[in-house]
Amino acid sequence: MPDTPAIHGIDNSPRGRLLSAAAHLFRDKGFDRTTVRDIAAAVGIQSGSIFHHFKSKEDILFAVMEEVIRFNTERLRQAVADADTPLEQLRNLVRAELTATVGDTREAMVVMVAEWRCLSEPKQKEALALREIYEQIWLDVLARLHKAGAFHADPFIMRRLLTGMIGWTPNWFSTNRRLSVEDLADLIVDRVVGEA
Amino acid sequence: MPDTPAIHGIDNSPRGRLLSAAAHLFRDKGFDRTTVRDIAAAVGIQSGSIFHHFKSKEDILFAVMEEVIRFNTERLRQAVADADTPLEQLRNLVRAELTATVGDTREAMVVMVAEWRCLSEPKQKEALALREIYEQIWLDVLARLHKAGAFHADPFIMRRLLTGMIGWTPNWFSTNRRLSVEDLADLIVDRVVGEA
DNA sequence: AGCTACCAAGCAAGCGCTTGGTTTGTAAAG
DNA sequence: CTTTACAAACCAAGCGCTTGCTTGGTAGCT
Repeated sequence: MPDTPAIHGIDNSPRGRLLSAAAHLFRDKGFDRTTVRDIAAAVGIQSGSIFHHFKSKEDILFAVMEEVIRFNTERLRQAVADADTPLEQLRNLVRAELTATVGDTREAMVVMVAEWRCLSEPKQKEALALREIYEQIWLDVLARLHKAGAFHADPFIMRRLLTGMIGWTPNWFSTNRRLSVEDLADLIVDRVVGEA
Repeated sequence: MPDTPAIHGIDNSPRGRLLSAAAHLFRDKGFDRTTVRDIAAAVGIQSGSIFHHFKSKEDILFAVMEEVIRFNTERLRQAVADADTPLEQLRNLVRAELTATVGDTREAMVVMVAEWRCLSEPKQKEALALREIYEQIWLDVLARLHKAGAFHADPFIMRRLLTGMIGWTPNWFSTNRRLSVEDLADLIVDRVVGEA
């Protein structure tokens, strides 16, 4: 019964422990290369017992995504609420998404972008609806900045570039190094509002 | 015998046609969800016949990656050679990688980043050696720009941010739209050297 | 009594890959 | 111009294994 570190926003009920373990494995080996036997072993039960908590392997993946997106949407909301100016709101958003991506929900965030196509189409649509709420928070802040003249480019495209920059960080950024999340956030904000 | 559009840099020998079809399928469904029977059907042969050309399914994936990285490394070399100033070299690099990523080698490029972990560790190391040559071209140009004072941030980190921005484009950029590859390249270059 | 959480066993389907043999294209030998 | 030789390209069949998931039953808590 080896246990995996929990993911922020997921409780430690039997179901929650399964989700954390699954997120960890999905991130390490990918959804397809992770067997239900792997997940079961990670929490110390038999493989068949998993289907008492989830009706399919795909449902586990979906649950991981749903939990992480709900949790981080709330985090974005707080980030915006905690700032006064649009520029500070952007800085807080970048920090929040960075924290989600390389910090406390790292595994689940990576899984969400990497294993998206492993969901059936109906589930993809469900997840997409949640993502759109998340994205709208970004777009609102960027539109406000754009209107204020902080940058010239299309806010939609700017968000795409930001998604790319932040989404790639798990592949290179390391906590316990000289570059902090805050410094990196400032660096990324500068890519949006000028100052090379 | 449905045939898939060829990928730039891959000939149309039996082996080459197999590679193009595989890249297409890997990109659509992922490596694990693509069966050798799928690949065989795409070029109109029996599944067992594949192993006359490749000794394993993994070898097909590796061959796709090797071909695309070799082809695009040469493209980067040309991009640098075709420009006079470091700034124009950077612009050409961004254009080249964008063309590779959303243009003529799109499928194979997406596969390379998405299915990396499907390679065994020895094959990963082999591929990594090729990638490092590719990356060095970028780092040289960025270091030159940095020395010239075109931007303040660490060139290594700047490359990571660029990798993210460009690597994410397949998820949203569409040819035959108002935004051209050249315009997007300029926009990305501005993220490096200032001018918001 | 009834619920949640689990086990032990195994089934049907799909997978990568092997095997032994047949076709097809090419080119030197008669 | 035909014959022989040979390799590359492919087929038909199927083996052995792993996979997601099912089934029927049990333990323990309330």
